[in-house]
This record gives sequence, C-alpha cells and structure tokens, in this order.
Amino acid sequence: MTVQCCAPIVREPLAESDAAELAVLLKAVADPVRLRLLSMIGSHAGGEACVCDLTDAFDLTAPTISHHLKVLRTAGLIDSERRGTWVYYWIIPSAVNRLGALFTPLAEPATT
Amino acid sequence: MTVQCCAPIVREPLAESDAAELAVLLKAVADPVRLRLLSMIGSHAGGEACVCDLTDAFDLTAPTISHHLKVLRTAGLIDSERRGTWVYYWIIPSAVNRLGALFTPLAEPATT
DNA sequence: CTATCTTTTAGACAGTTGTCGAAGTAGGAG
DNA sequence: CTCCTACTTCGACAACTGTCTAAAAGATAG
Repeated sequence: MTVQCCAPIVREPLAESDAAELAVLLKAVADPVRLRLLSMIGSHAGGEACVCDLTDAFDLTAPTISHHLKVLRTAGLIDSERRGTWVYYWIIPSAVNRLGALFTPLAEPATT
Repeated sequence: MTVQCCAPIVREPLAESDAAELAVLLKAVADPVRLRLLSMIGSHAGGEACVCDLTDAFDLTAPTISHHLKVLRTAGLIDSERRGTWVYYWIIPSAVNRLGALFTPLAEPATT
C-alpha cells in the first residue's frame, strides 16, 4: 500500500516536497466542476462513465469539460480509455485515498 | 456533528451547491505553503502556533505568510487571536474533518 | 511621547487558470 | 470515399493568484 505518502496533516509538519506533491493533487480537485466530475465518475454504475454522460450535466462546452478531465487525469486522479465511439473515465482509488488519509486522522488521536 | 456535509465523493453525484462550497475549502488548501502552514499549526504543541513560529520556516516575506493565513482563515480552516504582542493560530477540526470525509470513505464499502 | 517589534493592509505586477470558438482527430454508417 | 457523431487540441482572453515593497496598525518598553 502506497496510499499513505505522509503523516496526516495535523500529526507532524509536512515536508516541503510532500506539500508540493499534494498541492498538485489538491489543485486538481479544487474546482466545483472537477469535483462534480470526479463524483459523477466515481459514483457511476460500473465504476466508469462516458464523457457523453458527463457533459450534459453542465452548462459548459465540450472543450471545457475535456479540459477539466485532462486536469484530473494529469494529476493522476482518473484514467481513461477509448472503446469504439466513446471515451470512458474511471477513478484511481489510491489517489483519492491519499487525500482522505491527509485529512481524516483527526478523529483517531482524540481517543487516547 | 455537522462534519459530514455531503456524501463521500464516490458515493453519489455531488450537488452543484455542495461542490461550490467544498471547492472554496479545497482551494484554500491547494497550495504548498498553505498546506505546510496548516500542518505546522495543527501539529504544533498546545494546538496553536504563533505567526513568529511559522514565518521562519519559509523563504517568504511576512506579508506573504500573512496573506496565506488570511486565506486559510477566510475559508474557515483556522482561527486566530491576538494575545499581547503575538498572534496565535489554531485549526478548526470540523472543517478539516469535512475534507477527510469527502475522500476517505472509499475504504469502508470494501469491507462489506 | 518616542522607539521598537510583530503582524496586517494596500497596491502593483507577473504568472496561472477557466472559459470559449474554431479546427483537428478518431470511429462508425451509408 | 464521404458524412456524421464523439471527443480533444489550439489559440485567445478576462479573471484570479502568489509574491513583493511600502506603509499602517497594535502592543510593549523606556
């Protein structure tokens, strides 16, 4: 498991390099459209969604959606594959888990 | 507990309004300097840190650090108080937990 | 009151980002 | 081969962001 790159954010000071790496991931999700895209892809039946399923939910042009998907893909949060006419996208769970690990552990130390 | 504002990101499609609200929070942490600041504050002994403790760790001017702290504070992730000469900052755990709740639940459904 | 130290505000500027329209690429249908 | 549909790339532009310097504001010491 390489999910945990670094200690939870409030456990110990984040190293400069880890912070830089995580910021890339966070910048990718720090946008309402991309958050919704990620959510729509991740929650879609079968674990993957076609671009055609995604575009209609927004008042944005296809190029803009494509741009946002590229940002998410470049960050390593999703991956895609063309199958015939359509392009399908799915989530890369380890990347999402890494973000979760950063922010959740607040609850744990409180019990001690 | 108002920690959980919305279902985990891959559970169901995020509502437009929730996405907008969460993006504000995420934009605030999507910066290497702010990530490190948040981490330094959260992991500091006593649960709070003086600005003077934070500034020296960066190759940045005091106004720049102040700006980043303001961004975090405006987003509701930290709060501050002046005590005599110094200003102290601390983390608002519910805000951080909210981010954790968004991304972690990937692990849970797997056990069922 | 003046001097000094800590932190914030204000203004400026380069660099990045979200969006669009237009054009390009890739499959499938006739 | 030609057309149509699905998606991506390109180039442009307004808006936002991170950083700085200069100056202000708050608190304490002399």
